[in-house]
Amino acid sequence: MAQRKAKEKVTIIEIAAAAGVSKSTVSLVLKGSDAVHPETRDRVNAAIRELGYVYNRGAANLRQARSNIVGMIINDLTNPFFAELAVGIERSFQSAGYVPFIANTAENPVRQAEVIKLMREQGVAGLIVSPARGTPSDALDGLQAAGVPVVLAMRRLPGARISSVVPDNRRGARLAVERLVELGHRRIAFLGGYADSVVRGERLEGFGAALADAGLDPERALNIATAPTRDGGAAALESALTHREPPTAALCFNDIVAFGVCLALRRRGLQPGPDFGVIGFDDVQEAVHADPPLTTIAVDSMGLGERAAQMVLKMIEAGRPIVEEHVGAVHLVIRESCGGPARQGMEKRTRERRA
Amino acid sequence: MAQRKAKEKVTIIEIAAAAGVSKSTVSLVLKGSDAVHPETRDRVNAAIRELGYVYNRGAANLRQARSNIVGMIINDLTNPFFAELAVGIERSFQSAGYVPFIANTAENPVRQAEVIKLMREQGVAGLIVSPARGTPSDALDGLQAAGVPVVLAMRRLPGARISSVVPDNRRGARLAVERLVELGHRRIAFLGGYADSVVRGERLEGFGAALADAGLDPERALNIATAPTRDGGAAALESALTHREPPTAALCFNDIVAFGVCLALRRRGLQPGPDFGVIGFDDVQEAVHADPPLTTIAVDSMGLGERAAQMVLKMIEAGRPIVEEHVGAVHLVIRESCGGPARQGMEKRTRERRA
DNA sequence: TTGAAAAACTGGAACGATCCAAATACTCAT
DNA sequence: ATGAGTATTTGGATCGTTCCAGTTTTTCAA
Repeated sequence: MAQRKAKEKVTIIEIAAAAGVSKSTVSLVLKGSDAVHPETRDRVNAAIRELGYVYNRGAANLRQARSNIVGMIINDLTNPFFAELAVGIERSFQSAGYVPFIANTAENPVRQAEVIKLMREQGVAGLIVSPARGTPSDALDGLQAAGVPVVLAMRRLPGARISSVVPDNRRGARLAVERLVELGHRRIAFLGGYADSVVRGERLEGFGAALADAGLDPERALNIATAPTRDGGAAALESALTHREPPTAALCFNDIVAFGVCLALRRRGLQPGPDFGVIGFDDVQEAVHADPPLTTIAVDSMGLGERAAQMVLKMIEAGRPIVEEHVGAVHLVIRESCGGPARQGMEKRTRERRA
Repeated sequence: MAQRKAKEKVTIIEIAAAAGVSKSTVSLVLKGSDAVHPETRDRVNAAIRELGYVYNRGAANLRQARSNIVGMIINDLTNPFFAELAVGIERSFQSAGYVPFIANTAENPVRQAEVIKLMREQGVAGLIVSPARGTPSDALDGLQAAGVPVVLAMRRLPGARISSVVPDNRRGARLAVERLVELGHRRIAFLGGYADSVVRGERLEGFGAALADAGLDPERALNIATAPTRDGGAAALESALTHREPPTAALCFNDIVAFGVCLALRRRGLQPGPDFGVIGFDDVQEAVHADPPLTTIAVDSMGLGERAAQMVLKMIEAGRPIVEEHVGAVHLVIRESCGGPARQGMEKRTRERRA
């Protein structure tokens, strides 16, 4: 392996010289054309190995308009829920021969704008965005107008005509409420999450509709917005219990909030489940290991990620924007945090990955 | 905003024409040179905005040997511990004007090799790798030889002459053992983690040394390797307790294993802390919210990430490889899982992010 | 053997920026 | 007004690949 120590890069011209062919032939070999004689191909490949040649994708992209890199912009990689989304996306792109690059915005729209600009400058063939909170609805118009396929994942952007892949938030909330009602709860609260969040809006809608269908008055149901954190959850519960007609159960904005609610309950000597029904949303990995294991709405973030990638791929293939909305199925995973017997069969769905 | 609907891209030549200057001048403006007259600059910028010009970094990189993209290759983004590392790295690079791209290998060395190749083809200016389990020690030699700055994060590669940023695994294990001994434990086990893992080897070394210093025989201490998962932890504990001289406390390979150990303890009616001392390693976000809150060794993964980025930056700047090893400080965070009073002051260090 | 078709190869001209040396336009003291 | 000195601007050449329109070589039926 005659590796050069220095940094002067080897180009196809040198490969061509070494193999005694023209650079055009080397190029042909590189892209696996069958118009080149097998023997020549071998000779070229040998030279490539010999000289430690590294393909320069930048130069290639310059000539051919298309590129094989796609971007994914994630609002919070630190949150396992979104990390899973990213992994699902990555997997699909990879098997399609694209190189996915991930960037994190940390929920910062300014940072997000920078990252989008950067991705464009790199010439991405497509982009999946899980938008940061507070993203203006025209944040992606430039891309869209330039013909770059974009799809939103997890969070819709109200007012933007962009494809999206999101879980069925309304139906999820409905499933949760139905379960709670089935268990005999009449005073059900909706706890946690920022009031201006689109996702929260959707979940709240399903919540209200289900309540109404059960003959309960959505207007009278407690609805407390807080930060979507454990602390926020705990605060929401405290606040809920001081109400004149305190709830006996709650649908939480997400699992993290639900953990906070459980924590606060236990601090008051109440047992989540028997004493107060708690249902989360998302089914993060932690949910199954929590104490008590959390009953929640599973959304299959990895599957949604794969779906989003497929949509981008389709648009790249078609060469034109396609606006469509995919709403991912959700289902109720019954564990122990909302009382009632844990249904046996369902528990199969729990996951322990991280091998 | 006269945005074009079509995809024909605008180049500096067209900007030049629109602004009535040469392409060279546009280039100067683009890179913020002060050799151009302010008035001209404004005219050019106006044209740029007008025509919706997008800088083509690929073309630029072709001409100027250097690129502003750096790569980070992470073994498991789904694991919050590594996700934090990634975020720390990203932050440092960003503020230095580099564009960090993240790729996930899912602990798969084959996938890792592909990703490395891809990154090279993109012409990364530097690379941070948190290697997948089973990475051959020569996996990065090609890069290194080509003069691309590389630093390893979190996991060393035995036998490779590459800079690395890792936590002080030995000292962490020692701190844990010392605490356990201080609490009166004499039979202490080391539980979980794959036997062939480098990290485990280091932690085990510290464990053994501390034991010896305390006058205990490391040879007699139970050392059980399992998968670094909750299930693995639970299995390790079960196995440990069936031993003829069962331990009264354990240092776990990492927090996840520790969670499994706690789970198994409770299943047997034992209380982690009073009945059996459990110490974890890493201090993942979950640790503080676990039941009971986990005593563990904090490693500051985000800080290590920042440090790794700085090292790469330094090498880029210097234009030559620098091999150095940074061992990050660790400290013991005392909570409730190993008995004894929770020291008050320490608890300050707990974190709740995810705003 | 010959010539037409097929197979294998090749030499520029792009692609969109940067860099450099040199040209041109100003300024201002004389 | 003049020339030196400074401030701006500019036209190729260039980076490493792909594409195109051939050219050369091979194959093989007549």
